[in-house]
Amino acid sequence: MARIKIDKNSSRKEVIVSKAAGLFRERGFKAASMRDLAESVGVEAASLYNHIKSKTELLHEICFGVANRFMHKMDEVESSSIPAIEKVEELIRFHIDEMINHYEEVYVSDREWKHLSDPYLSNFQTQRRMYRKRFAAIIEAGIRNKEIKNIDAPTAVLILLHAIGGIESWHRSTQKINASNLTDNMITILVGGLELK
Amino acid sequence: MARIKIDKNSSRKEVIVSKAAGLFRERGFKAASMRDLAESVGVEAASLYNHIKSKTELLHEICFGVANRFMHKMDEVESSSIPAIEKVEELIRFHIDEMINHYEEVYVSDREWKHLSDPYLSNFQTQRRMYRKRFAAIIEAGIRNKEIKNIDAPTAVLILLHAIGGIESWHRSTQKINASNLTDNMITILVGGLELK
DNA sequence: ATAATATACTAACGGGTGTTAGCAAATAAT
DNA sequence: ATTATTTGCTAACACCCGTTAGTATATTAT
Repeated sequence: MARIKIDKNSSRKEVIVSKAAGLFRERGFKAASMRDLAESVGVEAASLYNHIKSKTELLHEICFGVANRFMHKMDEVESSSIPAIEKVEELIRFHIDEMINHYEEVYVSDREWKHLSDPYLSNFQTQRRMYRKRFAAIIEAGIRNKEIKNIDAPTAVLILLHAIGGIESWHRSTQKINASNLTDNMITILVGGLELK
Repeated sequence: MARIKIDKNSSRKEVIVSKAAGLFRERGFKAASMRDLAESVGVEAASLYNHIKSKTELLHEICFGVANRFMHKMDEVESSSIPAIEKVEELIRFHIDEMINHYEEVYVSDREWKHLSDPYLSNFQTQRRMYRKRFAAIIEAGIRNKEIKNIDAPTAVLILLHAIGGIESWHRSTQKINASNLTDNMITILVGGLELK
């Protein structure tokens, strides 16, 4: 009888969520079936329901797990007393880091949150909107302090966040430059584009 | 008997493709059903098949329509004799313009091409890879001419293209700045990030 | 007016979906 | 060793999917 293998620090549910993230990333939430997931976990589809409530719950777990990490970082950065441009850089570095090290989850959270259902959906959207507002506020502070070019802050945020999403392509490319080189290049372009010199 | 309404310059098939783009953008290719599409066109699902071969064909039409426009523009820009940094700016402007004026199609082509099936899938991927290579080559030329910072060109391309994808968020936001302001801001940040001053 | 074509309809198909019920086996607790 | 709990299995459900066959009704061409 097949059994889901676990290591000491992760429950069976966590194993399933992790495998689900990989599958949702690869095929999209709708196209990835519970039977696919079961196979990738090494068990029959029905058995998954001993550990999870529904397919959607898997998406909740993934999306809010990611969202919480970003919110946490935002709290930390916001309350630190460094120049605005450095706050921006630290946030960008965190985004890049997350995208590199928790690729599947972050990607899914970014692209598949539409398939959440209420009340989770509106909850997620609100959190996302809040995050961007706070990010924009930092940029606006930087503009007032003449650290950052006089640009539309929400537009800047939107560019930054989506640009970082581009790491997806890096992940799949065959000739990758290494992660720290990638980070440096991104910082150069993005922070360089904002900075008022 | 319901009938698909057409204006002089668009066939019934084109009406369907256009509605499909809207639906695919909104819900994703897999989640949008032919019955949904039929309703949005104002007809029964089966009737669609008098005009199209399959659901996938709709995705072909959308993806390759977009891809061809970009390839065309690349041909034009490549063969013009202006500085590299200006070529980059022109391409960026074209991307922004396309994203603003053909939102649904471009968005779908960007995010849903995974659901194409071979031989279209590999065809599309190849075209995409080619496009990026040519874009990177322009940037590399700019680096050699000291117009552009010494950065990894493929990384720069990846950032640019994804950053422009961010216009998606602009489209959906309630408080939009106007399109030409948006373009100027994006150019400032992106071209400013590349330029060697 | 008649014939030919284009378009839409109803009904149904085979197949895939998420999920549940009921039972068996493995593990943990007593 | 016995009991309780966790985990997995088979079988099946109701539902939605893309698509086709066959037929009726508009539109266009003769």
